[in-house]
Amino acid sequence: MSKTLQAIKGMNDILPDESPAWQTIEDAARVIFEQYGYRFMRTPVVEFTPLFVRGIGEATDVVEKEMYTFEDKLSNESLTLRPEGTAGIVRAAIEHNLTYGKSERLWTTGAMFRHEKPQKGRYRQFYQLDVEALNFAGPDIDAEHIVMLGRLWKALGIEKAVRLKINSIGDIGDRTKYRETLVQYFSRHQEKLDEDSQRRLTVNPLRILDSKNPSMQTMIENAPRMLDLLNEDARAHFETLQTLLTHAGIAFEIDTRLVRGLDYYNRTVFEWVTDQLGSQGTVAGGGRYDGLFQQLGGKPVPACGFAAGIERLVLLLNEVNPTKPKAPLAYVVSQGVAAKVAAWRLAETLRDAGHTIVLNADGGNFKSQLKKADACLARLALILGDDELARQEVTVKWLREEDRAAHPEQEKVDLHVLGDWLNKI
RNA sequence: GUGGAUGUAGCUCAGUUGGUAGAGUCCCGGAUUGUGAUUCCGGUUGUCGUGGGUUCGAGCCCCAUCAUCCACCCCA
Repeated sequence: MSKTLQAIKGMNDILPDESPAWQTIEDAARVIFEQYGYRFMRTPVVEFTPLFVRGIGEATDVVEKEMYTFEDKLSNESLTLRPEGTAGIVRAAIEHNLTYGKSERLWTTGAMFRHEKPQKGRYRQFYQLDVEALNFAGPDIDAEHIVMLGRLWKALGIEKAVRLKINSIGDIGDRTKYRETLVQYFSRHQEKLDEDSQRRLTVNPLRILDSKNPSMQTMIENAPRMLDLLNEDARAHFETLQTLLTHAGIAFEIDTRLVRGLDYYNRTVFEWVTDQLGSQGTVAGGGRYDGLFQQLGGKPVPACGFAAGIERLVLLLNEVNPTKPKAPLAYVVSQGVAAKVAAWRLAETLRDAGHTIVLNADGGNFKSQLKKADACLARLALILGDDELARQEVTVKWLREEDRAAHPEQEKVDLHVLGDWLNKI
């Protein structure tokens, strides 16, 4: 295969057979997010590079080695394909004063880009559902996000396949102190650290906590816990969150090792995870980012949000509760010159009435037209030949096995009442 | 970025110690000139991922390369 005829590594075509699952997820998300009063917005796919560097954090893997950064040839400015959605939303909120004297519930969806090595559930162009609540300080909004996701899982029928992990990583100052405490602790056990963790010790010591290396587990178990070092406000925030979740009937586990890879998080962090997708188990993740507005040059605005990976949800949905393929109500078969013209008019009339109708195109004999009717999964074949036309009627044939028990014979229906007839079935 | 596995028809896959490619499915035609799916008969599938090498001869052996998948890592 010629390279110009190949999609770029890690960037996938979503083919029509896969679309029903995507639409199931996107439709359910839209209904639910709007039900909670979240308003849709879009931001550009490309932003100035410093937005992400300052927002996500210079020392994060995303910024250090995963961004699609390039120089605009005309302006010589450094631009980056967005690796996540929050920075763009916050930039737009600051730029357009969205939170001036008020709060905003927002959501968006679209493609994100990270130059990672692709594998199951991890791609270089991937899609996220992104929810952000701006200018909210209390734990009730954190809980709202988690509960809203719980509702989405139920709507998709995957609620039994996911579980919730929460943690509080404290306020920015506390986290800096905790970081130092951790570095001291791990430095004392340096000989037990694997190569990755040696590196993390200087770059991002919090990440050592969620290392999967079995030989480090006991050392990690005994490490000081951020939860024990929370200030009074942060502790109260976290406790209220737990109370709200309990009242909402949402089961959770506190995972003191849960940290997030993006620097802007503080206090609440959470992940919905599954063990059915191999090593890419996080299906949605988010938390509070009270410092991000200031970090990006705006006034301080408390906020929180989350992102859910659509590809991972598609994988999970296909495994747990597959979406049925979309099928038209009827396929119109015609034979004869006059009947073909009449069939065209018939199809348009039925579409006027709101029905999904596929009209045979490119001719073909009777047999092949019915084959196509079957192949497109239509419930009915509407047969219009010169015989039917002369009598101003249509032959209706039920195609699906589950219908044929009730309708073994084909029926003749008057051409002019067919729309009503279809409404009644 | 590191490690492992796999690339043969549109799809799922066979292919013997090396002798110039096959099945099922799909598609097309017929049995049934106006009845799909089921049955029977017939037909088309191809840069064996790509480029080199060894050999009289390579789908098979060797080298390189690309792609996909899986794990590490990272994250949604």
